[in-house]
Amino acid sequence: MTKVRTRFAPSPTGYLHIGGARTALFSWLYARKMGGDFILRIEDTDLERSTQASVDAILEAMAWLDLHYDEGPFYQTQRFDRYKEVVQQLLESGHAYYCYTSKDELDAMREAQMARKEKPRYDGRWRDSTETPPAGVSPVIRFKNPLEGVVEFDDMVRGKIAISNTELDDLIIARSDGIPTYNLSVVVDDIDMGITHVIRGDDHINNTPRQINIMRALGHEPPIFGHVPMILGPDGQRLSKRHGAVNVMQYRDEGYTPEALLNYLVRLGWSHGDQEIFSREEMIQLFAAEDLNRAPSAINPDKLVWLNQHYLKTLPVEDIVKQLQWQLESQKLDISQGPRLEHVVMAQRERVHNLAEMLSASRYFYEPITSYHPDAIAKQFKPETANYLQTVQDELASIEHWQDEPIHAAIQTACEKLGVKLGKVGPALRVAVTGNTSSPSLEVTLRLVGKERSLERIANAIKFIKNS
RNA sequence: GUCCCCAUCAUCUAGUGGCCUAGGAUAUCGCCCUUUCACGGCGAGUACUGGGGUUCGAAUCCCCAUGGGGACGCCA
Repeated sequence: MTKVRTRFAPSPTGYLHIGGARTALFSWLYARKMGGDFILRIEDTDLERSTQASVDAILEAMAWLDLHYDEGPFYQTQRFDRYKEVVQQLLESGHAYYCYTSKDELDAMREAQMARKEKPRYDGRWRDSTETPPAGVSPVIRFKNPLEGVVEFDDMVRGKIAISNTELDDLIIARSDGIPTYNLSVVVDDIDMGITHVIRGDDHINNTPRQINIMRALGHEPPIFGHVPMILGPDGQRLSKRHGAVNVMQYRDEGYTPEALLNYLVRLGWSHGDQEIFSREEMIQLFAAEDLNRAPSAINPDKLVWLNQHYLKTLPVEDIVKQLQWQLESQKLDISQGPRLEHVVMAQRERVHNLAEMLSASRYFYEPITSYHPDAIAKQFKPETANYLQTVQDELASIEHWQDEPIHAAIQTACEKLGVKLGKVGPALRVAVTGNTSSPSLEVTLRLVGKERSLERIANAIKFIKNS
């Protein structure tokens, strides 16, 4: 049995979007599962729209998701000689021909066909023409598609698909400037790179019979195709910028872990019974093309958030600390004057939705409090609060080992001395130390803020209350 | 318009002719836990697009309709 070889072949005309990432993931999973190779190929034959910035963005996203490729990235722009050679071969074998039809003529042709309610397509006027070519026109080269018969293929996810050759026209395989087009370069590359399984978006279904015809004209049998449905926006419409994050890297910026995004993506169009949580290893182990769905699926941001929380709660603390580095720089938070990040992660991992929030909700561990939350002042800072805080401060001040237990005990003792419930003192203490109404449990919060700073902040709060 | 593909809760999905008075997850709503915010636990509501067949029996098979998506480029 030949080794499985899959490929992901994005065109660098923009960042890697969420749909592309999922296609890449499925392709990668299949190769891993089958012990095969995964190849990255950059389809940059559109010189007008391809940019180096897009190539970099795609590579960065692949790296962030850690979808490792065994070969590549290959660039089609570096293989022009090879494509030209194949086009020449097709010309010589009578499978291709020069076409001198201008763009204006083509437009007119399409319009007329649409008016007649026909499927717009090239009419093959130069296919067998013996006419003298018009002077000064640089021709394109078209593939001589079979006139009759049916192209059949057995799709990995959809089963048998058959398209009649009469539906297909003679597509352009080389532009008038000699640069090959997508359908040609894909075929040549898939042959040369020994691709056995092409997993791609179902927007390519219509291209498949054309590519199969070209392959056969070249004397090769086509690979196995698997067309996965597209991803829709939350409203069921085609995914676009107005649907929020479509750029994979934006998810990193917003504080999602790659583990969560991958887990979310793998469950979009694929399932393994009722299982929701998949580690990378499990995905590889359990992935099967039969379990791929045929229907398009709408993206559901809430579920991604849930998964992200799950990974925040369960990933090793060191991993989260590592991922926090990017946020640290982005949020310009200096952590040199505060608790170790590990401790903050442990304190916050169960109460935030993402990495960005984990840091933004932790600033008071590192930075002075500049103001109290307005609602908090109204609700928690009453005249008698000053007295409560004073008692708490006295108890806290006498603590020798600034740890959870003693801190907790000190707060309890203060309450007893005051003869009030913790509910009277706790919230105010929290506001005093964090400036906010929510934080980890009091003892953890105070521990992380530190003894000296805690006492100082309580003193400031007492002053604030007395002056207001 | 023509061709191709698709169709189970709001969303992601399980389901491959009887186990389905349709299961799980997210979200929502209750209740419990609780010093805040969360976590967690328990529970509730919500779906087989419609119509014809096939069959003793259809969410599951076939046909039609409807709806959605895609393709129809000297883009990929």
